[in-house]
Amino acid sequence: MATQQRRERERAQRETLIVNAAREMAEADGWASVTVRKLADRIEYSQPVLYSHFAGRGAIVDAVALQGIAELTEVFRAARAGAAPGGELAALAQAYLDFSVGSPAVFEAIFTLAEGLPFGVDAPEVLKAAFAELFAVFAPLAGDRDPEAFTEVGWAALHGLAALGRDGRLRPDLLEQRLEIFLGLFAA
Amino acid sequence: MATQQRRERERAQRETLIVNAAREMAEADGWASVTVRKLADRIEYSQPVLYSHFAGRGAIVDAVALQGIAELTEVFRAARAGAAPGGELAALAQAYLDFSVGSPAVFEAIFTLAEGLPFGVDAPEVLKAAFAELFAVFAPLAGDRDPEAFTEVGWAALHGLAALGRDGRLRPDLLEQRLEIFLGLFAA
DNA sequence: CTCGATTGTCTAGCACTGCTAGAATTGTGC
DNA sequence: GCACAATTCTAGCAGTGCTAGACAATCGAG
Repeated sequence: MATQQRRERERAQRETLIVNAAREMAEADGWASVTVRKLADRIEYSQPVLYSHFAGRGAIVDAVALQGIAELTEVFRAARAGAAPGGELAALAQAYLDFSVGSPAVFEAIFTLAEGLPFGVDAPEVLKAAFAELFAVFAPLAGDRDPEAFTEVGWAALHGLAALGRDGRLRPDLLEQRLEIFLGLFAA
Repeated sequence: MATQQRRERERAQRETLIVNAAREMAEADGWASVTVRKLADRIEYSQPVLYSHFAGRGAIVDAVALQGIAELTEVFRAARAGAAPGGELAALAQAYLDFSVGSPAVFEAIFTLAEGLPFGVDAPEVLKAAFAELFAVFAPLAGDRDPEAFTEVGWAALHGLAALGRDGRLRPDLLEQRLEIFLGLFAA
């Protein structure tokens, strides 16, 4: 009876243990070094245990991505809350770029590794929440343009700056000027 | 004497054969299915031959990326050349997006797989040429902003639209509105 | 034309990967 | 205490990137 509940609780606990371990390993040595064997060693269980929680390695990456999206949403919320009136976009942009360099492995999991995450109509709630945060910042600046499409363009620009900047494809010394130009384009 | 030259010619020929095969396989079934064994089978040589041309699998991906960048540059040039006065940016944007959906594997090789390509001061010539094409379109629109930084922001926005759109993270039905907004932001 | 030497290529294998069937162990309810 | 059920582990498969050493083909010298 009650043992059943304890079991499920322990299972859930172990699941987050796996996700956290995967994340830490990826952040430390890159996703390529996150192998099922090392992960199993790290949590001190054998490999099949991992497969009783996740369909495969990819599903673990997806779980890290999902957790990362939730975290990103919170980061957005905090940035928006802590910004001076009119400074929301700047705060959001800074938060996005900070996240991309502060947690590169999670960023990679979300935007280039995750494959099993549904993104269309039936996207997970946490994903819609993240977009809602972006929308809250961009929509007021849309003017007579479609607020949703405007948000997507803003997101794309921000994401491009983060993604290209992250792997050294943009001149580091122009970072501030890029940000200024970005703000000028979208906040005007 | 002359045989030496013939040898080198044949070697170069075989090298492009490898790169083309890798590209075709990636475009057909994704990069994950491009294994050294299958690649060797395809070109009808044994695996070690591949390693006499490239340092490893990653170097082959890089070669495809480099070839793709050269191609992308040509696409940019053609778009700019064929555009009506004032329509250069729209043509460039369309070309970029078309390339990302028309050759997704090459796009992936360039922007998420390539690891050995130097990007900073000593970037390969073909890479600088690609950026020069972008610069030629964006710089005239920079106004009093730094043309280089402005180009980078424009590129980032374009790249974000392509990258996020490519894996279904943007609403397909808003594609045209996004493009219009993008053009309005940068061409104004 | 013949014969070593050099160059090129291949066979076979290593260490590793994700993943899984079946044995062994643990804990549960009677 | 015991049969049963759930859980975990051992051992192994097929496939990966990569490489040492055997083999074959080509070349230059006599």
